[in-house]
Amino acid sequence: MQPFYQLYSQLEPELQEEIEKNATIKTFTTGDIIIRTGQYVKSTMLILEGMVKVFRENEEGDEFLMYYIKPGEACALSLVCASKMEASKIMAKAVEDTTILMVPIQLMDEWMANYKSWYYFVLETYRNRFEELLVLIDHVAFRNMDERLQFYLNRHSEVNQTKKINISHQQIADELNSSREVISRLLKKMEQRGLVSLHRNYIEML
Amino acid sequence: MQPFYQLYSQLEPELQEEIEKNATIKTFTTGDIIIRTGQYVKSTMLILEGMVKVFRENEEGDEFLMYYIKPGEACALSLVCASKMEASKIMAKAVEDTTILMVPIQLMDEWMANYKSWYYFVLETYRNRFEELLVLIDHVAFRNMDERLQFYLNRHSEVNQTKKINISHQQIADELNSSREVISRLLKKMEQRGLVSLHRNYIEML
DNA sequence: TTAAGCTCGTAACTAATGTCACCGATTTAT
DNA sequence: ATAAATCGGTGACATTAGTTACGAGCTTAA
Repeated sequence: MQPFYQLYSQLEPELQEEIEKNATIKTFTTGDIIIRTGQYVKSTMLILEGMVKVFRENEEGDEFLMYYIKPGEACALSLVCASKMEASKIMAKAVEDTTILMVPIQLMDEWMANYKSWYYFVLETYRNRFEELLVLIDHVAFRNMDERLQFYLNRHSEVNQTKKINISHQQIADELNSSREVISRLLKKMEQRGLVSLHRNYIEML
Repeated sequence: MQPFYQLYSQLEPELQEEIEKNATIKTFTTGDIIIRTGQYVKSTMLILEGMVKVFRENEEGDEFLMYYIKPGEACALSLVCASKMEASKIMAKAVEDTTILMVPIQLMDEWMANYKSWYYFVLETYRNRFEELLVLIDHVAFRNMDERLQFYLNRHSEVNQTKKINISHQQIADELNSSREVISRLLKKMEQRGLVSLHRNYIEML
């Protein structure tokens, strides 16, 4: 695991000390739900290791994938929700064994005033998530399912640094809010066009 | 027009003075484009009067409505983009005659450090837009066009405080990224269910 | 080892949405 | 005044996506 000071090197040393002094470390194993929709957010979360997927849920419990959070990044929504002690509007799941620094929210305001690097970090986190949401909106607004599927696979491949995507058609369908049959059909077409090769429980990007 | 200090009463008086001293006022008439996609953002914008619609555009120039900005609110994206002198990722249009305070971005950092109310204002603006985007994503991800249309009409009605919506079917179709015929069809159904009454160039909510 | 439960393929059908063609009515520009 | 453009209604059809149904192979747990 990369050490904290290296992952968050943009934070000034005094702030890094502050964080290490006040934060607690939580670990999650693959599949664990880190925060549920509606749960109260009491901490800001900084990812140290692993990988987190962030979902938006509807009333029926369908899970729509929004974005990934990687080591060195913070959960933008934990930054907002935490500052107001609000209920989480999203659900976050560990997709690998994941280590997270939990920072009590009371410190956020203080740091914001005293550490310029914290303020920049928070703004930058917001900015990045905001832009990711814009791209996501583009896709659901302007694209058909075949393009969205390709985007999904590419992103998965990039984020996990591998051409081999270990995932079932069912799970893809859930995260794109489609159905298994539709995804299988589209994947088959992609295979015929030579874009992927399909196997049980994994897809290979070509 | 409500005076500045009343619209932005959450900002501390010293900051209000700073703003009034440094800002320039720009006026736009109905239909004017306030900022185009790709244009460089050099100022933060605070709405004083009127109404602004914010769109996301695709390569073909289709315009997808994201949200409204009302007096007393700031453009969240002008806050982010401006801080980095980046190209705008959205297009904003005046839907009424609109007056906007333009604040040079150099001052943002300074204010952020010196005025707690500014920092809260920026964070709050982000938070609100973020949540609006989440709701928007819910709609395009989980809802069919009929529900999205109803949401569109309700929001329009609320934002403009009127049951009479002056808009053509074509424009609704554009902003929902659908087609005129589909919208006409769905509106007809809504009329048959007694939800609206249709007229040339306006729709009445019942 | 046997049953249950995933996983994926596929065909047939339905539903939702988009497209094309055409119409008459109204408004706007010249 | 006349032509051009906008507006909306509508039927026919195409495309995309979702649903139902079923089968066959693999994995897991009792």
